[in-house]
Amino acid sequence: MGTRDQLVESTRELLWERGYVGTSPKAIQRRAGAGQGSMYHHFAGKKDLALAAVRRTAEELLAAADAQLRSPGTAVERITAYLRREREVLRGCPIGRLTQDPDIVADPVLRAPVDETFAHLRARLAEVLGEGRDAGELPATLDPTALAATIVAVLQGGYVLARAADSPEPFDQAVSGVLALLAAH
Amino acid sequence: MGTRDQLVESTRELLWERGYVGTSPKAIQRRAGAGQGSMYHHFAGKKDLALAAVRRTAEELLAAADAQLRSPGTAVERITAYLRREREVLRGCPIGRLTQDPDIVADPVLRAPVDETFAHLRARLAEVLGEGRDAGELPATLDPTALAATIVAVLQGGYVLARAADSPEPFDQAVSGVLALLAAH
DNA sequence: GTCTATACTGAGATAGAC
DNA sequence: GTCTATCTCAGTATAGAC
Repeated sequence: MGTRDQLVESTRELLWERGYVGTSPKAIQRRAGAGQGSMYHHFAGKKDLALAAVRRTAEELLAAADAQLRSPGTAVERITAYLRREREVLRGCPIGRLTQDPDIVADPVLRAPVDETFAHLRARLAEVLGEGRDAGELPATLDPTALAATIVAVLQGGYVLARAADSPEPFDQAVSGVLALLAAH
Repeated sequence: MGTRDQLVESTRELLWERGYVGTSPKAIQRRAGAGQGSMYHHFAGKKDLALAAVRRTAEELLAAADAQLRSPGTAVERITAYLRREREVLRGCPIGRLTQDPDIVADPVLRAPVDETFAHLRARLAEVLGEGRDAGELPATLDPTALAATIVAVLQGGYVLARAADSPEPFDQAVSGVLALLAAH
């Protein structure tokens, strides 16, 4: 892995752990084992580096979600698998956490990959829910778009509750709660 | 309002807007119209001031939620009113956003009020759900604890989605989705 | 490509005068 | 109680040597 990639990887980690405001160029360099000159040679500055890092993280997250939601099974099975998959709950969501970063949200360029990630995720979930409804597995009155937003929100809010409690428990409860409602249709 | 209160109010605003890491003593002083000496006279430092601010915000949030959830009406009515009440969605939750602050989560003293707020909120919601279940309004199989976590998560996650999209729409959809599931019991 | 030097501002706090 | 001075270190970047 080249120095450039080391810088991007270190930035990804730090953005996840400390957010944009809490991440300094110096800290990135330290973690990447690169010097000032090296960083400013490869990137225009902190923002430029963050953009590369966020894009990469967003890509990975979507690829994983897509694979999971497209695996075989009924709609409810696929959604259950997605919600219940192994997660490092206490670390939170590397993309969702960026929405609390004023400098990210205020900048259209930095916010764009975050926005697209959730838009894509909701669309994919709505697709699955629509399939379930059309197959008669879910009630015909169900609104796939709204419910897709609910499901993503349960995940994102679950992370918030888990971090507040310093325990994965409320995350698991939130997921159980929505799945119970879904199963009872 | 004394200088001390001005400092706490300014800190509350800044914590909401920029988080703990993104809020500096100097910025607080500027906003409060107070000098260095004044701030360090009333508070031991940034952390001490933040603690006072977070406690105050937590108190207010809980008082408002309690009042709403204890107002007259069926369980579903009260929960609907709570979820649908007027919110400044794009500003996010002043308590929930703190869970993304590494320095808050890492410090037991600073995290405590955040933890307690959500614990209290979930307990209150579970109470309401339990009443609805006992009254036959909601199915007997319903798990109040899990569903309470789900509802709080939908709110917190709704804020995340709204800020990502720079629009309240996904928040409203997430709320609609969970209410639809609840109404269909 | 990477290093060192330099610059300037702000973070966070202490000290002592008023 | 509040003000100003001062301190040390970090944030963010540019310049130019190697």
